[in-house]
Amino acid sequence: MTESRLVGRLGCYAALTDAEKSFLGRIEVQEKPLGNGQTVVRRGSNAHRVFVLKEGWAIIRSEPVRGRSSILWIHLPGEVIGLGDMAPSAAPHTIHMQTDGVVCPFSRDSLGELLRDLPRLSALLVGLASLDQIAMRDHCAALGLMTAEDRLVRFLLQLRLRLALADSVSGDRFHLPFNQAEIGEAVGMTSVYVNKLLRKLSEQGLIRVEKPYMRLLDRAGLEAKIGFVDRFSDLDQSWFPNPRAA
Amino acid sequence: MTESRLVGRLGCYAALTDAEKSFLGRIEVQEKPLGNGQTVVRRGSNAHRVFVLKEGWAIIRSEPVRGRSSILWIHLPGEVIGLGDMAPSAAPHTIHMQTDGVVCPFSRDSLGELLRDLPRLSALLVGLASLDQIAMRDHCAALGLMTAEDRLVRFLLQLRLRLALADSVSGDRFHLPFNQAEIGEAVGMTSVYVNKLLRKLSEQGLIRVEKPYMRLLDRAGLEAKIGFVDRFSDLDQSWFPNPRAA
DNA sequence: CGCGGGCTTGACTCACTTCAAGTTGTGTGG
DNA sequence: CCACACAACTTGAAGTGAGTCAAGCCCGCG
Repeated sequence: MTESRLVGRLGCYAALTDAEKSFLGRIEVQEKPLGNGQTVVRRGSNAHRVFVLKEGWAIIRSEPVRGRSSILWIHLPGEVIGLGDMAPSAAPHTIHMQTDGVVCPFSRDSLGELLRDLPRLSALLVGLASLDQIAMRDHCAALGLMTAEDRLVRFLLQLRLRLALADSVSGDRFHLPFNQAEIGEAVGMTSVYVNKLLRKLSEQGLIRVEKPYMRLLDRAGLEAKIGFVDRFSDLDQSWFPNPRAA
Repeated sequence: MTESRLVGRLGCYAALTDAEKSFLGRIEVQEKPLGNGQTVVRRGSNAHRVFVLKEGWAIIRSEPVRGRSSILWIHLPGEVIGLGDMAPSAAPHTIHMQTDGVVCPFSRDSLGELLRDLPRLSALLVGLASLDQIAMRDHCAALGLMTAEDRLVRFLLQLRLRLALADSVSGDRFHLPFNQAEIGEAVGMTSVYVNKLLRKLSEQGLIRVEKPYMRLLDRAGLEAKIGFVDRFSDLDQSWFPNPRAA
């Protein structure tokens, strides 16, 4: 059996013990294929299950306000869906597949076991949740302060970075399974304006749209333009507890 | 010695064991008074310390973009500062005191011990961090979708709710230690517009400004107007591990 | 071949910003 | 007790970034 993306991703940060690998294996046993657009979690439903997103992309979308909603978070393959939403008994947001994919549902009780038995792996997941939290804060700052154009550029750079860290991309061309209306939902503007800005950036030679891909022709320039900072690579583990002996 | 606000707050959710109380007591031993405006954490500094905010309010502010910055989070007394920012080795944001107060610094290593020795308390803190995450998502949705007026109302309702949950407020009047420019930073608009909207809401009899307090004259009406949802009260503990025997 | 979703483009509108000029309140030193 | 400095608040007028509306285009697909 090939190693799961989740194990691969966590393994980047620390050499996992057998007990830790075994736990991760157990939560990925049940596979459930889902098609593009299908619901993973419905808002208000009982949140006793969490998911590993084994294949495909998933998105968290807000409730609509005056007919529009926004994309609050994008889950990439190999991530755990619902880590940040598991506190309430009712799911706070609806989560849909954005592409075809496979999810592995497991019970939230497993997370209790995780905290009880595998403190080091718990710390790793807490750390990753913290990085997501920081990313959300950056997004809030972007929505409050940046122009639409800079927000759009930030969105592209951030997505490329996350894909690169997940090893799904190496150069400056990456998969972007969103239409312009959805990009607008993710960066807080209308599809009409997304179109005008994508066009403008293309004319300036900064990007190239190669549906369903996106190519950044001058990534360093774009990063400098908006003061982009990589928030995902710095995960300090010095405070983690030692993995418990088997 | 009177019970700390942190213990009181966590105790609302679960009866704490002696070992858990003892841990919380240990991280609150060192007290450091700080005046309004003083820095708790400087962006980029080594993030090996975390803080309990024993008294006073603290705010996380973004880096300025084109001369403006925004307030990303408000910490109320009894909260842990830095739980969401502890993953990176360098502090991602600057945190200042917004009022006079007292913080209790402790080493991040203590969190490692916490995860190793007190799984149930760890789960509780993970749950609270998850609620904060959900609040950030809501804030993003608000910034992307709501009008300035609705964002302002949401800000007031949210703050009142959090103060009420912390037992610092019972009715519809609460402490608001922000000037109009700072309110603007928190809700993503200029101080000029904050002023016009506060004035408008006052004329409509919805709020009353009683510096440094704010009174909501028709909370139910305001909540209905913006579809306000309490995201802080629902914390499911069914999946928590049992506290370890002493 | 025709339907429909997604993209493109221009004209118009408006929520919010910017700029600028007060007013009010308040702490402080003389 | 006054004066005067200074920050916060207030108000109006003018400007603009982005939204809205509407029409047309492209193109894959049944």
